[in-house]
Amino acid sequence: MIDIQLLRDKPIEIAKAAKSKKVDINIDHILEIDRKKAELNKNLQKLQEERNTFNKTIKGKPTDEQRAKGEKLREQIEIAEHAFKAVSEELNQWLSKIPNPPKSDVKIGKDDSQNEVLRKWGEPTKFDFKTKDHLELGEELDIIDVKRAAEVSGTRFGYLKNEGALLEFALKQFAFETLIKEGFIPVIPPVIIKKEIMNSLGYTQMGEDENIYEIAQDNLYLVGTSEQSIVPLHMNDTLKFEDLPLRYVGFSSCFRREAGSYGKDTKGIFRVHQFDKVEMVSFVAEGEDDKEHEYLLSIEEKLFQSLGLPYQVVGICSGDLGFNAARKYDIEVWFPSQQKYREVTSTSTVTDFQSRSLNMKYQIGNEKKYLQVLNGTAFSMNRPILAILENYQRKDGSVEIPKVLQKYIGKDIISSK
RNA sequence: GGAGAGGUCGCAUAGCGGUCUAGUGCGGAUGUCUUGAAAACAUCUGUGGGUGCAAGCCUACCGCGAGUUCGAAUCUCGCCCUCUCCGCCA
Repeated sequence: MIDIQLLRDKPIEIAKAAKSKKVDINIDHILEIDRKKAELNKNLQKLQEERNTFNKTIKGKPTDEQRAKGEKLREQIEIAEHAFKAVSEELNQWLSKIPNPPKSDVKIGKDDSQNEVLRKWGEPTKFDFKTKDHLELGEELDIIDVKRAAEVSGTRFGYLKNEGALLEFALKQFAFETLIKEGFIPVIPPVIIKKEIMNSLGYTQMGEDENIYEIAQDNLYLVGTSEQSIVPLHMNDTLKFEDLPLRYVGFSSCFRREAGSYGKDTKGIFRVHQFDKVEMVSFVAEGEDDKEHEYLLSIEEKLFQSLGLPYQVVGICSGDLGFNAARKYDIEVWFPSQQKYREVTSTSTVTDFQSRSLNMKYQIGNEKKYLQVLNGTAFSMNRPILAILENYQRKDGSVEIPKVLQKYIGKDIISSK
């Protein structure tokens, strides 16, 4: 949720920021509603004061006259209350449609074609033989099965088997060990959350709710990404300034309907409805989130460097930013079969946008302020596994396991059974 | 799934239609006393909104939302959550 005070102070800037995210808002209309709300509030309070004062004059049984006056006051208050509530609700509806403004260093752009490559690491892997894509490799090595998954669950599902399953656990373990050393608190969060929480997080605006699986019977949602249940771990909390930054590393399954992505990445298990994720979430003090954002990005880079996978870092432009993000960096890893860099991680600062609706604060001295919240992917499964298969494949169809993962799997080569 | 109990100002508790402007204890802050500390004593100690230069004043909030009433923490209904017992189950 946007800060209403910010909207009052800098209406033009906020409108411009929203526009850069392709959201049109009628600021004048919203400010008008805001003024109306204040007015109705004053009126309501005056009536309430009158009632309170009047009620104090009654001792014991009221006379008919007093009863009549009280009743009249009640009716007036009821009317004033309804008017006030209606306007408040209207205001909230408008406010909930205003996206988090991009940070000033975010490039203005209309869509992902205007994202910016900030740097590259490594060189695209070269082969002196005809390479295979992740699905061919996966099927030949008996570590990926999409055919049976399609029969059991439908399209965009997959089985990871044998070393495929072990690779996931290896990546998870490697990420956890790395991040725990950095002071992150390990956590396994719920994957089902209440609708109201999802709304507060700002994931249901801008049509993003099409991608959410709903459990209608119980009014619940399946999480689309791990931070959706990690961030609310501190809802309604006031943390101590001394305890910041507070960092978590979580592991959970994520679920996405992938509506609107028909025909995109249909081969194999690059884009699936269900996947596991190791995710980082940071809570930091005001003014610290820029530094923290770079820190999370540096960890992501370190992880992919350890795997020896060539990648590029991409700065996401305003038009491609999500509703709640103020800045976002992606890491894209080289996929030889596609001759392209493809997204494997994403880190965002959502500033205080979620803290306001989830009431997450920290206390410094006597002052309470909203927490700045950031998230970043460590490993979002399947994709790093697929990148390893493709980049580490050998002429005979076997796949070398990256050095840092070998100890978790107990071998250095995946070969056909 | 069935039966029951309960959610009160950081924590613990009182309150069961007007005296609640929510009491008390603990914790916390400040001050007095003291060389310093402890103890004792005194004062203060929730959140949002409005108004004011400020002290303050007003208003809402007793899990959330509706309702009854001149008047609701207190009564009624719905929802959420916690606990106990039974059943089922990893």
